[in-house]
Amino acid sequence: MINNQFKKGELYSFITGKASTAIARRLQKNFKEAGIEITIEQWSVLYHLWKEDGQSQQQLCEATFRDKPSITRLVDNLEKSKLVKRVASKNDRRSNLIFLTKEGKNLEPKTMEVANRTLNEALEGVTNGQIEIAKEVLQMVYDNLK
Amino acid sequence: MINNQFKKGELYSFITGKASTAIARRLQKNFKEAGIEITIEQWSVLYHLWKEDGQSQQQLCEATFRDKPSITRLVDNLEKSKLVKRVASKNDRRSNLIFLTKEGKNLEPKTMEVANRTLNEALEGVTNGQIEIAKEVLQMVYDNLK
DNA sequence: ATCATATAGTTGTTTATGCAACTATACAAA
DNA sequence: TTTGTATAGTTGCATAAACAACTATATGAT
Repeated sequence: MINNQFKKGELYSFITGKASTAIARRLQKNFKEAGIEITIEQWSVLYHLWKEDGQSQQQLCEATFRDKPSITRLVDNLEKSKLVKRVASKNDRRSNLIFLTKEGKNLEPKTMEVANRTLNEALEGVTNGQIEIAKEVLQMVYDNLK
Repeated sequence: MINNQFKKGELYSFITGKASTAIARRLQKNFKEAGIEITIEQWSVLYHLWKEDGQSQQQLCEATFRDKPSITRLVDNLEKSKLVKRVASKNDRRSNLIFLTKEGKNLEPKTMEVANRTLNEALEGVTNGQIEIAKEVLQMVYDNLK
């Protein structure tokens, strides 16, 4: 049992994820400055499609840790922006497969460069050892709760 | 300069804050199960008012790391729920001071108990040493970007 | 083959965020 | 006093999340 290790204020900060909010805002700002016209949430979908194109919405739910309505609407907006398109699956007619358009594919290198750069800004002055432990803790939290 | 310490997938997870999303969802679920009818975002405002009542909206912006429109609307909703009330400042007529109602004050013990319990669920199996380092890293990220 | 159940995705509603534009008040310099 | 500027807060708009209710298709048991 863990007790009282969080002083007031620290509990708040840990629960509300001020650090990840700060990263998201900076990433959005850096996208904008680089002329990349997507939201962070849309980026999170594209990120997984760049790794593997043609995933179903359900797969994208699991990959991005979002629910089905969220993915429906993110895909709606990505389709409006002509970055992806829905293709009905031939094996399972309930299922949509999401494919990147040419434009969606073209976005990858610039966007990933900005994401990597943003993370470097975020982690300025943090040692590799500290980062490893932070990653472990965040993974354990995620596994405890997901 | 920090390079390549994030393998694919880990970068995504770090940037998108899956751990803090998981904490927020669990906290919301625990509030609901305890019959506490507020959102996490409303909790984040109440949390700071419990520490110091009668703060201005501007102070709440800084405390909660939210912008002014967000606080305007969170206070709107907290007022609708009769948990706080706006009082025009006598010193500065531009400024609203936000005070807890009796009902808002009554909510504190139960709500903080749930928040602490949720954090314990999240950190099950994580050592105090790991937690200290994770807190340091998150604080450094926040300071680098805020 | 039929029926119950599970799975994939959509839609509606409420709450919240981010950004820009706006009003009102305060304050400081001329 | 007037004028310019900064600060506190609000409003409008687009995007997104959480939850419940819904449709359509698939699958497994009988």
